Amino acid sequence: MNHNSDEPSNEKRGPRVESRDDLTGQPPPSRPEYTELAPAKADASEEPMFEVQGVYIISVAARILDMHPQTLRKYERLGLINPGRTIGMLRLYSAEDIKKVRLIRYLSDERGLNLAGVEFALAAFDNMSAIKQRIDGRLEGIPAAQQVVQEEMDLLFESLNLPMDR
Amino acid sequence: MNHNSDEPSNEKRGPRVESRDDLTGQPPPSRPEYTELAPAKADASEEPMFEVQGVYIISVAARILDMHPQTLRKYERLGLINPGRTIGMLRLYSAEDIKKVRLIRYLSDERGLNLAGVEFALAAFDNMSAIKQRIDGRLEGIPAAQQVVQEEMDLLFESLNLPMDR
DNA sequence: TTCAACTTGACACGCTTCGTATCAGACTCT
DNA sequence: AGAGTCTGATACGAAGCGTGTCAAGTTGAA
Repeated sequence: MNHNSDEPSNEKRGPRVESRDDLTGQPPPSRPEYTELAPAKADASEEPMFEVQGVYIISVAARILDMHPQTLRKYERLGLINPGRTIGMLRLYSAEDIKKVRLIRYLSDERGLNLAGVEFALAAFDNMSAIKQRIDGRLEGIPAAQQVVQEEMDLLFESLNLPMDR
Repeated sequence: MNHNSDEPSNEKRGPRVESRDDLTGQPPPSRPEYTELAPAKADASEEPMFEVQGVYIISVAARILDMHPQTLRKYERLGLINPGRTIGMLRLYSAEDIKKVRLIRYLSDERGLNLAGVEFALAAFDNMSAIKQRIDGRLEGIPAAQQVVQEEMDLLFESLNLPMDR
């Protein structure tokens, strides 16, 4: 009694594909860039242009994270994550995506934030990172000042108590 | 049928008292410093040492904010606000406290954060303010760098989209 | 070409959180 | 004297969250 099983059941090495990490925040509607299936097992007739780390379809990602696939879909619908897609629109989770989901889960489970709070926290974190970069760039000729900002911004990140490892 | 009315019912100018704004984050347990009652209506026999802006007891603060007194008590119990006290332990809400509650309400009602998220956001905001000050201090002799940091940090605050007016 | 696994969209369930409300018993302060 | 506040407890409806399920269609490895 579960003919369309969402549940992960058998191992399946995810097809490696698609660049990711543009962070333009555009919504789901179709972003096919480049796709190729048949990953590590095949006779590797052509080398990938870029080293592609792990990329997983949703069932594998869910099992790696020990989370329900529907939860991952909900996170994406809310704009919290933005996994890549095959040309056929299958979700592809990179190592970066996996890390981000773990951060979301930490904020939610350990810190008790709801998803609106997670959204706020992620945005704040991204903005802090961006501003830090901008300042560093504008302070190009003043290494002493760069040093100060570097140190203090690191302090700021630490003050958030986020697990950046994982 | 409401003999211990929490509900605000009659006007009462709050007694002016107590410094506030230490921000040491110490929990409620007794912090009696100086108290004096009978505020504006009396014949003002002695001048206050410092100009004291509005300070309100909980029923008045609740009416100003159009919120339930129990909600304000809950915010305090969770460490979100830290109103002053009379020697008799009555809560005293300063204009700063009122503003902070309005910020909490905005994050909660408009942005949808739960109180754990509000706590995170307030802490992040405070840390950002503190770091900004620290950087400015350490960049004392380099006004050009101070300028850059000032601008970029302001950008960072703006990116949070918090209503700093009110 | 087969068929398990995926897609979107919808609905519902227990559980938890939040704001509010109420009660009791003690204390504060006009 | 007495209205108002204090702490602490309990309870309620509404909403959010993770999960689960269904339907109908699509994808992609073998």
